[in-house]
Amino acid sequence: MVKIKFPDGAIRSYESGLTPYEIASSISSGLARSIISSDFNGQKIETTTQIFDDGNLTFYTWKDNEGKEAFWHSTAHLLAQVLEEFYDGIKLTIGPAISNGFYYDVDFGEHSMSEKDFLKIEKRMIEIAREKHEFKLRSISKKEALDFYKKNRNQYKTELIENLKDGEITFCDHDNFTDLCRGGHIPHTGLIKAVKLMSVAGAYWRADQNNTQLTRVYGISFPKQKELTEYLNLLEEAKKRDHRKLGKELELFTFSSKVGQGLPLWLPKGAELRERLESFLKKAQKKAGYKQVISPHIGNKELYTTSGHYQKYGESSFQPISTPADGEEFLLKPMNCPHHCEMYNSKQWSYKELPVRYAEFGTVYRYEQSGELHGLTRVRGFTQDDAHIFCTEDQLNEEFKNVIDLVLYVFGSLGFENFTAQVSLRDKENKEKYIGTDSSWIEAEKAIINATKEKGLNYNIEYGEAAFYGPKLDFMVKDALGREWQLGTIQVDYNLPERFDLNYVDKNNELMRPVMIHRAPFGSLERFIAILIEHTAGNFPLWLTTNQVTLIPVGEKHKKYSEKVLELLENNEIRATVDDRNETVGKKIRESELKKVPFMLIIGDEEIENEVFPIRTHGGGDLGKMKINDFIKYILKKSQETIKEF
RNA sequence: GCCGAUGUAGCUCAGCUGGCUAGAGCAGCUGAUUUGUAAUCAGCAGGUCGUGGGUUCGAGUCCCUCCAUCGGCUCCA
Repeated sequence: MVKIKFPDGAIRSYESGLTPYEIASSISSGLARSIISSDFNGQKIETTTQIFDDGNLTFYTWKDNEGKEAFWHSTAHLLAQVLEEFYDGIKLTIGPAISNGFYYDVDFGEHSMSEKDFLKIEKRMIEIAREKHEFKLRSISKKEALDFYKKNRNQYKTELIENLKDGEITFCDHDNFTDLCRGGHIPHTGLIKAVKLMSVAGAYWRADQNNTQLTRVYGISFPKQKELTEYLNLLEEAKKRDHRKLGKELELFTFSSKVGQGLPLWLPKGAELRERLESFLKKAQKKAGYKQVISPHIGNKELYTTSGHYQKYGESSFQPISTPADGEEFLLKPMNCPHHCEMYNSKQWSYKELPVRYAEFGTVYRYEQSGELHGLTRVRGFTQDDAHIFCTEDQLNEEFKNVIDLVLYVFGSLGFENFTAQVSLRDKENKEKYIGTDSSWIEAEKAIINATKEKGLNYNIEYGEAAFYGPKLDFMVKDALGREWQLGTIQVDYNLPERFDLNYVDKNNELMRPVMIHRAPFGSLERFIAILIEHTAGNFPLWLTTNQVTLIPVGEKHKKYSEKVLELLENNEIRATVDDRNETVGKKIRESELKKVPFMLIIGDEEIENEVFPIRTHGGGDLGKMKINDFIKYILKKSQETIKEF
């Protein structure tokens, strides 16, 4: 007999050698039907794995992420089976579940694969799924495993097996298909009722650009057809919030291939929105003791060789601009830090003056690879809400925490609640990618982690995500399609102060090295606004939106009065327009709705006579009738609700 | 940069297997209409079918090049 403990704390005894499925059956037939994966003592096991020891057992169903993972990973096996069936001699590599489905990386060799082939593959997958083949995991010796893949000269699987320990290698069989696999499958293929292949993409073996490029086939599957339909609808809805689409519709920004890829052109409405964000942050920064500075858009190459940026990024960057003078070269500014270092260096500092906080909305230019450009989220010219804090070692913790507060204030004011704090550290394996001494890195990483902990932020640690000069605390936010983007960032840097020979005089009249904090709460205005558009679907917070109120005179004779109302609103700093075009009221309302204006006032005989206005809100809501002064108060109050003082 | 897809009017799209002067709706312009909570009516104008080349009697349609965009990969100071 074995003792099994369940998540609810209950402990029951079972015959040794039962499977999770059998145990679930003994509890209820409903449970048995819905379990698709399980976990024993913290390890994923199949629902058909026999249990011989005491331990903790958890059942997973489709509702659990672990259940979905098993479901999607199992579907990847099914996909691989069909691909092998259709394309002779291909080499399978890996096929994991991801947050939205699964993929399989395949070396197609002679064959080529395109989205046109999806339908027949999907059909065949469902056909096989219906045959209800069991997924059976079995142990295999390293030698046998290697022999199996030597047959079809699969160097990828061979490489994977080489890195595994003999005795810990398992294969998974279903139908006539076998794959190297550590486990985590659903009981049988019959549970897979709906499959959709999403896209095909190139992906490098082991994520290394120097390796062969494999073909990655993405897909998703569901236990019900209806759920697939719902998922596809969800994707359609998400596309409506795409900032590229809304940016065009709301006339915020545009691109022109004549100007150049990745170089956004801010149209009046977008520029106005952006300026409003800038002044919002400037105001908060002023309170937090920052001083605005301004630096030029180009800098001598020497500036960037001093910082080390040129050595790191020079070749893959916009190339230096030559001048008529011999040997003189300038670079388009790819970052603001070196400029701010030189500003700091323009005088001698006392410890009494520190921290020094230089802030600048600095436009920078980076030659991103063409395939990486993406709307406003990845561009070649963008403006960072950059600042550099020069402080003493003792001030570092406090300063860092203050910056966290500022970032949280910015996010809070714009309704970004679902962000992830990511501590981005060095890649421990490849330390040569970074400048500076080990000890300075250890100090900097400690400083970030401590400050983040003290602020009570939940955070993930990601190795290899640090900047080459220092570790970072990054604030990650998802776009409409669930892709994660780095917005705010705070970085601790011991290296640039060294390279620029920055110093201050301390109490004992000794020259000391300041520590530098790089930080940008928005990250870049471009990316921040892009994500903001996707989160709000273009319905910006009232304090930020370009046009808060549309006044719609019913007829010619109401125009004059509407102008008077407009003046009243404008005198109270409310942004309003009169739509006095010769169009029907219905049409003006429609257009105002499409432009996502928060409030509409229709002004006709009745309103003029009674001096009260029925207020229509965006989306067709009705606030009831208000006197104009009450409406003004209402808007001002609403604006302030979303934007508190820092 | 790499893999796959897409590119027809300002926008959204039609144009079947290559065959008359490339169509529609919205937007624009002109005129009429002066309008009561999501599109008033009529007329007009607008496209070298992303670019360059090729195949063909004939190319928006087939092939190649380049450009741009989209989904990924790699990269992201």
